[in-house]
Amino acid sequence: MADVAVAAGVSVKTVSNVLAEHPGVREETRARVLTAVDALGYRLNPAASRLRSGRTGVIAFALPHLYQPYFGDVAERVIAEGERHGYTVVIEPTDALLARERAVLSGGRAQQVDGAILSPAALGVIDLQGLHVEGPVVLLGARLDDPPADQVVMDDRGASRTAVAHLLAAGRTRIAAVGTTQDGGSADEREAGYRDALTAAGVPVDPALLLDAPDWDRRSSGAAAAVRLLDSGAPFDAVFCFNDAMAFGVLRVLASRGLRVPEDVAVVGFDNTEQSRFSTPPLTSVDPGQEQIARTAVDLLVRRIEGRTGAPEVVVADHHLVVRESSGGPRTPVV
Amino acid sequence: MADVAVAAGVSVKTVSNVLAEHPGVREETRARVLTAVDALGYRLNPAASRLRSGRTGVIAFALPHLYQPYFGDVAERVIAEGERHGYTVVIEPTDALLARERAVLSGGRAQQVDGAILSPAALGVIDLQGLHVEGPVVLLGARLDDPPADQVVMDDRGASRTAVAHLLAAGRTRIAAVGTTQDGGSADEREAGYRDALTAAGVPVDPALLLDAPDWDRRSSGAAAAVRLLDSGAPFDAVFCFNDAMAFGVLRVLASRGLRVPEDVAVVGFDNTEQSRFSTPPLTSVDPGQEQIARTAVDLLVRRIEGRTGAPEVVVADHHLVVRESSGGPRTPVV
DNA sequence: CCATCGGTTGACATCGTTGTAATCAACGAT
DNA sequence: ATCGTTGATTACAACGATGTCAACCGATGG
Repeated sequence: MADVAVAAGVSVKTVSNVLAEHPGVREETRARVLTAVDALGYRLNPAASRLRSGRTGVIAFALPHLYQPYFGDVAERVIAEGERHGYTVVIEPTDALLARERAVLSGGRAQQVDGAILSPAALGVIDLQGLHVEGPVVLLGARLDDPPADQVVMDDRGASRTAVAHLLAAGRTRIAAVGTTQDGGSADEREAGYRDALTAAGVPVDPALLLDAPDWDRRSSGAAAAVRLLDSGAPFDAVFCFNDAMAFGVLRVLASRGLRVPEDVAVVGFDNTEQSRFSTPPLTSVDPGQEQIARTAVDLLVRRIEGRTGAPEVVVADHHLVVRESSGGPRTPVV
Repeated sequence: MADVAVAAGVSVKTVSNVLAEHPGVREETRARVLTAVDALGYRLNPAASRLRSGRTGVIAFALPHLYQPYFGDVAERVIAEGERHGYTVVIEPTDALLARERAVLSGGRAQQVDGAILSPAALGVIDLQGLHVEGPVVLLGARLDDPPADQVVMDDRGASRTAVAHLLAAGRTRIAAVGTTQDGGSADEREAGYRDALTAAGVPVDPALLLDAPDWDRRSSGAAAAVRLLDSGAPFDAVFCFNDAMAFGVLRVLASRGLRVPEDVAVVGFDNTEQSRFSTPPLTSVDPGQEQIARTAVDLLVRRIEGRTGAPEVVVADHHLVVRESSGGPRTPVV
């Protein structure tokens, strides 16, 4: 930096001011400095900046697993969004372990990062409610009554309602729900949305059509649920799955039992992962607005890091239903 | 650190030596220092370490896209492996853009990272051959004759041979290959392995069964290839796809045309991604040894960073075939 | 013509750690 | 008793940037 300063005929501090985009540098001086920077091919040493300023320029994104396409997708968007704001994103797979998720909230990475985005898996709604959070944090996922930090949430209930209403509108009345769990969070909300839609249409809720699946990550959960449903003998003409992974498991079992989708059974998923476009048949799915979630989460976090104070903000992401063949959508061309 | 030094009755340098695990500290002194560290809850300031030592403790892993399950999987393993070695891993999605891949090799992140692992997508074999590489780098992917850096490669040809031999052993003789491209790399190698196996079995290679697909990332590539194959009228009883994504596209088209898998057509993929276990039917696939690739790549890189010199090392990962229902493997229980 | 003021620029100290080289104690050999 | 060695510890400076605050500039107003 000293070399640049000499080349530009100014002090190092002025060079620093130009590079940090501090106000109060005359346009002509700024230009002179930038020319010198270019000429010398000079680049800021981030380690020194960090030491002196105390800012790391790094944010952590903690998520259960990177190999799940939903999270891979969100992670990629978060990385891009972080870069736009001048931050490096470090992905931290928690493996859905309680201790790792706790570590994120209690500032385990203290001097390593300026803030963190957490997509909790092990930590339930009850754990999070009113928990103490260290440093700037944004939570993704289910809505909390008394959020300990900024949040970006999906409208689980509304989205679920939309999905089920779509099936009802298509004339289905025996609609199974796959993935119920009493988690006080997304599962409950999605179930509530399911009930809302049925009730609004005057269709009774049949407990035989509510299929538990505590582990949403595995297609086999969906497959197992479908097997239970078929074996129970309860008639059904549609299945609403609380995520795509389980929906793929359901599709597979239906196919193996010789049931046609959507003729015999309509299927709807939740997440609109990239694969849903390419399953057999293509899966109708709720798009929970991942792009918006990533963008908003980074935005909230960066603003918090850069000094925003006050009560936690909660942003509800927009959702919409993507109708494909599995629920009677148009046959999409194969290619 | 000064506080710790006082508490332990030593100099700051000794504290530093203990924490850096430098040799030449008496056991008793070391214990005293560690006790003081614990008591004060002291943690090294990484920014200062970096500034002084010039090491960032960060490695970059550049890959085309994180939302592709194959890469998500590898990335997760690389992150874990990096942590084991005391390094933070930063994922850098290149979006398969030439410029970004070049930037990795030319040390664009110079002061930001100690080294990088690159999984090239845009850079072809010809580009990489003998290219100048800045700083410690490990390349993943296709084997190069004159590698500019350490490499971890798959045995594309051998793995491909194994897959096709498996189909031949199952009595299939009209085996289509999906994904051929003249890329001078993986595609060519896999095609060569396909030819090897056929030739060894005395089965002629029919050009009508070689299906081009330049873009491996999209299932639609596989779907399009399947459509061309079916429309060509050429008889076939098996399809070997050069990756899983294309295999899923093929499965979908076969299903939509009423062909049964594996009864009418056996299908084999390549990558053994998590989804292959759950497709309809479950997909036989070549496992290219992702775990080993991640482990070896980090290992090579870390050793290079920590001073190893000499000619580039090349490690060939082990592969094995995972036989599932799509090629006549046992019907796996659905759950 | 001089004091003052807002806007720019600069000198200096400092962030927390580690590399270098010097110091020191202990010990066996001369 | 002295000296060279070895091993452990320490004093000191330096890594490269930025925050603080003082110095400076030209222009304005009295």
